[in-house]
Amino acid sequence: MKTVTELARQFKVSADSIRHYSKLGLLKPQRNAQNAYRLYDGQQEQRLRFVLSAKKLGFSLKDIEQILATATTGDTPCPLVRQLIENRIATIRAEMAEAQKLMTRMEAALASWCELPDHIPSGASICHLIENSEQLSQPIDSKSSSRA
Amino acid sequence: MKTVTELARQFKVSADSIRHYSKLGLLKPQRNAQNAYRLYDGQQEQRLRFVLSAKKLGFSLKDIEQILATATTGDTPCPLVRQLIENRIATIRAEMAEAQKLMTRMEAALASWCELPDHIPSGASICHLIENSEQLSQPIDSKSSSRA
DNA sequence: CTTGACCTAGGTGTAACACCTAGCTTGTAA
DNA sequence: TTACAAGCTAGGTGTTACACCTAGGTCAAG
Repeated sequence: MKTVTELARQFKVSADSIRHYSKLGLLKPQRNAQNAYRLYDGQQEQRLRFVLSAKKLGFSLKDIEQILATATTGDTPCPLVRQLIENRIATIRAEMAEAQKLMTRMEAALASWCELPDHIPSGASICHLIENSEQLSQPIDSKSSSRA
Repeated sequence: MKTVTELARQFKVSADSIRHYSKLGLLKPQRNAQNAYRLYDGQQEQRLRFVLSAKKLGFSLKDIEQILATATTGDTPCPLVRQLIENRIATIRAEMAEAQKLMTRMEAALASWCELPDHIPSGASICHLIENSEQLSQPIDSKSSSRA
């Protein structure tokens, strides 16, 4: 029966993460009756191992919660897992494409800026570097953001 | 002098975004003395144009705030802008590399799962698909997350 | 008996909004 | 005139996965 910090060290994650997972119900530690410390047995250790593997595969904690819930029903979570990961793959693919376009815009802007002088902001312009960046990619498409 | 919704329509963003930028101080609308409605003049329109261009280049609202602050000092924001975008480029590059590795893991997992049968969870296993995924990439590296 | 390392619950902050509440205002059509 | 839609306000909540902090209790070692 390990305490929070022991488990955290073993799996190289923060103690806060362990507590966080426990709060979300991904882990269900027993409690020391004397001092209310969380105590994790072998089964909980296995659950944590599972949670971390799943995270590494790109599942969100909410996904993992679902998978765990299905598994404790006794049903096989495998179809759900396949479905979830296909969705994640699609999402990430789209995000990466967006990020790629963003990178292109950023690099084009930076490259074009090498040649340009700095300006003091005028009433008409705040930063001409940024303001003139629109013209780098002709079609002004509405949607485009990104950022972790 | 345009109201929130008018400006929002013109720039194809949500009215909430306009209010959000205004709350953060990126826009400084005047107020209708009668009803306290926010009112945006041509200069504010230009500021919004600037904000959206900068966002499109990958700047965060905090970055933009800095740039705007520098510009109103009268100093040229250009060096700051170059610096910020170089940082962003480095960050995004790293994030994309991470995302790429994640994709690889996900696709390897999904591919290997095509051949595997579903299992009912046992005491020893929650979802063998996920639990066995560790072996797909031999070196178990600690850090790796992602997600928008 | 005092450190220092650990534990608890609960609150805040992060990014950039979206959405909702509750209530007031404005313009227009009936 | 009035009713209704569309707009406005401030302020609160929810999103993700924690990190960090507060204030205080616990425990083993010296």
